[in-house]
Amino acid sequence: MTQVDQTEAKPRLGRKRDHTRDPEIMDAALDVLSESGYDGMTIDMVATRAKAGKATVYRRWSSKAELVLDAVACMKSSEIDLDDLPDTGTLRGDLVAMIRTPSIRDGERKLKVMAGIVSMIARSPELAAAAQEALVEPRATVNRIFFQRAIDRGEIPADVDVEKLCIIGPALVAYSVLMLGRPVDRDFLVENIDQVILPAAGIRTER
Amino acid sequence: MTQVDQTEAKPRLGRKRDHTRDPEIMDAALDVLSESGYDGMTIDMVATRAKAGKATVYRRWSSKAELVLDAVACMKSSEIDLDDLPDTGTLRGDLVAMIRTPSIRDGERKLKVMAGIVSMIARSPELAAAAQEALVEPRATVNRIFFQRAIDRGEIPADVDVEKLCIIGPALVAYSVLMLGRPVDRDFLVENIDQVILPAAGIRTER
DNA sequence: CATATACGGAACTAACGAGTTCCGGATACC
DNA sequence: GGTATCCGGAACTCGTTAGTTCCGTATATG
Repeated sequence: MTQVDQTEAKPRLGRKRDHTRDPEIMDAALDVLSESGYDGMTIDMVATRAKAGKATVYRRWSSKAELVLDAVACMKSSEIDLDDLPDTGTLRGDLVAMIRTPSIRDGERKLKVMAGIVSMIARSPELAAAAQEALVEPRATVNRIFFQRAIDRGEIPADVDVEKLCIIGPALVAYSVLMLGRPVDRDFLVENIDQVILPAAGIRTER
Repeated sequence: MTQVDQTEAKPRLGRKRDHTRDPEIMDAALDVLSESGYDGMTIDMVATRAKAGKATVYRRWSSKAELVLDAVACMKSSEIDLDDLPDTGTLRGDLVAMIRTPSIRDGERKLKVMAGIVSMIARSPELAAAAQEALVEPRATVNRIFFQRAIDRGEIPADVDVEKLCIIGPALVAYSVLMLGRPVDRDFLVENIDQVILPAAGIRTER
């Protein structure tokens, strides 16, 4: 037996019966995906990182593509609890508060995952849909709520193009990180709000 | 030791073309790259599309990575002729005119090439630099000129963040195409100018 | 025409990764 | 304790692709 001595290596966590390794494997897949991209990712990497065997992965997913699809789709699960949303009374306050809420902006890995699959998106409608729903839509949803509130309280004109406003923030962030390779810090995000988003929403900012 | 030019006539070609296939091969590489992404692209695809042999490709570039690097860098060559730049007298006029200038906005393939190499950018600083210079900088350069003109003629405040303004347009386009999978038409670009860029530049647009 | 050179294309090697199979051992449940 | 499962991991098959080598040919030059 080339294995570790089993009488001593036993205190390992109690093995669970069903297919409970799924979350760890998907999480490992997302890690590898964000670091190496879709094509650079191998099932061996994923299995190793999840301290699992390649066979275990294939017992659950029939192919690499399905694993990735499933893993991406599961990123959505970090749902937004509507009660967690800040409500500061002003649009700027809400937007600024949002960038301090980690559960909402946990974007670092999401962005890298996105980068790892962009080239696939044009070729796989299924993956595109999953990415759309898991990575793009949540951000837009939160923004939509803020802008609708601002409209309701008369803070911004009712005829603004909300969909476009929702896109500005994510677009600037994605472009900076993925295309320009610049890190995104809080100052950058606040600048985006004050210099771009609010003016586009019709709010004049003092300069 | 180091070769200085000796008989210039001797090392001359034996066939009609010395290495004149280079442009076709690089162009084919960009086509394949934009269609299949970096990992999906094979040297055989490139050679076939360029009606060349794989050996011909490797006679000129020592690896796939170098070919891609070179091809991306050469996209810059579609230089902007400063005399071609519209000068309409207003910032909006200039920006709108630009989206009608194909030589400047020939962005379709560039964007797809970008999509094909994003996942590599984080791992290859050289490729990142080449992409930056060939795909990102030209757009920003043109924008910078327009904004500087607008500042000079007092159309917009002198203390606007020009760098940020330059980024808005490309960011919105890239995000729409790559992340949302939406086609970009002229209306979308004009909307971006009127609803986002000009307000951010401090120009109040009638709504 | 003779020669040198670059080309297209095909055949080849070597490496790598997806997906499969098998087995010893650990676990839960009775 | 006995047993039916599930897991980790190693060893395997098989297709694909980067990169190489070789050869027949086209062409410019003299």
